[in-house]
Amino acid sequence: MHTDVYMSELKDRGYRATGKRRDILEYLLQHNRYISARELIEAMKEKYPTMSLETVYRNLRTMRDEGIIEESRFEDNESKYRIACQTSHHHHYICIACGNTMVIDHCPMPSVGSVPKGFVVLQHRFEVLGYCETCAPKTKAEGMVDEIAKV
Amino acid sequence: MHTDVYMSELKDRGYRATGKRRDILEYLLQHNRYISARELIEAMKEKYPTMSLETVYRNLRTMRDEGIIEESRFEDNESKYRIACQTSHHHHYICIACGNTMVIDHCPMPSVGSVPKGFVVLQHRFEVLGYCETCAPKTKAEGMVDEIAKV
DNA sequence: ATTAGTGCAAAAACTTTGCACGAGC
DNA sequence: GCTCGTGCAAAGTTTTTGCACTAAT
Repeated sequence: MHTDVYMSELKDRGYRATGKRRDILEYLLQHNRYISARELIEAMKEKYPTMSLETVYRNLRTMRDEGIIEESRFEDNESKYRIACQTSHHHHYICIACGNTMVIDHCPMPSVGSVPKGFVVLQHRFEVLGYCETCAPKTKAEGMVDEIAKV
Repeated sequence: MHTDVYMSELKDRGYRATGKRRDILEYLLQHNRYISARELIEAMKEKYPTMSLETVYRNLRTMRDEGIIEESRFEDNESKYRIACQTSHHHHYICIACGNTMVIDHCPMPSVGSVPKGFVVLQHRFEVLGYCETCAPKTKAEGMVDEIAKV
């Protein structure tokens, strides 16, 4: 549904509408959170048993470069991706356990005051990290207090 | 000078005051920016020609876990580190070319409003990314307009 | 038919780990 | 002397790349 809009946008830019690309996109659209390449290939294997991780990476890179998805990194050494929000500009609460995101309807940029002389602003990042309602109890149950302190 | 304070703090916590650890710390203290393990080993090689990258990583991890330095990632796939600011809480303008940082004396947290139900806030990240006064002209000169757009 | 996309294998890049030796306490 | 720190070698992880084949246009 929504996926089609993105796919035709990609087609307009010279990319082809492959099933795998479409399904990666759809998976990202259906899950409102940051997702790793590893999770994606796992999900794709059901439908495409021989699909390779390289294809996932290549498609993620393409879509990131086209501004369709966003890449970020949290506690681990792996990148995670989510659909770039097309709605009005906002930021996210992010669960570092499951990648789940919730909207922060506040942007700090208007309040930062004057930019340093000569500094060219390209981008900004405002993320509030923690555990979501589902993951918070689990971490306590498993005695991950040290983990929490560390992050 | 300042380095000694950190080193004795480390000693208090059971770590040893090795020259290499001290010099990594001093390098970070002298450079007000995000620095990679690669840059650090390069810098250290002058004084310690046989020093290994593993030592750099191990010391960075130790000091990060002790809260002395902060780790972050930007455009590349490598972690960069800087001294954790001990002064009053603030955020940074960060040059994605050289890692240079400048203080943003504004924290968005008081303005975010109510946290989603059950969400446990552990940390927040507010970074304004771009090119500093020194790097901005270079990027233009080299026709890196596409790069700019991409980041 | 042309060219982008894919799987496979391999490599690259970054980071961590096991082990034995050396240095700090 | 005991233990932590270090270098070396090796391995682990994540991500990228070359190449030949397949599939979308």
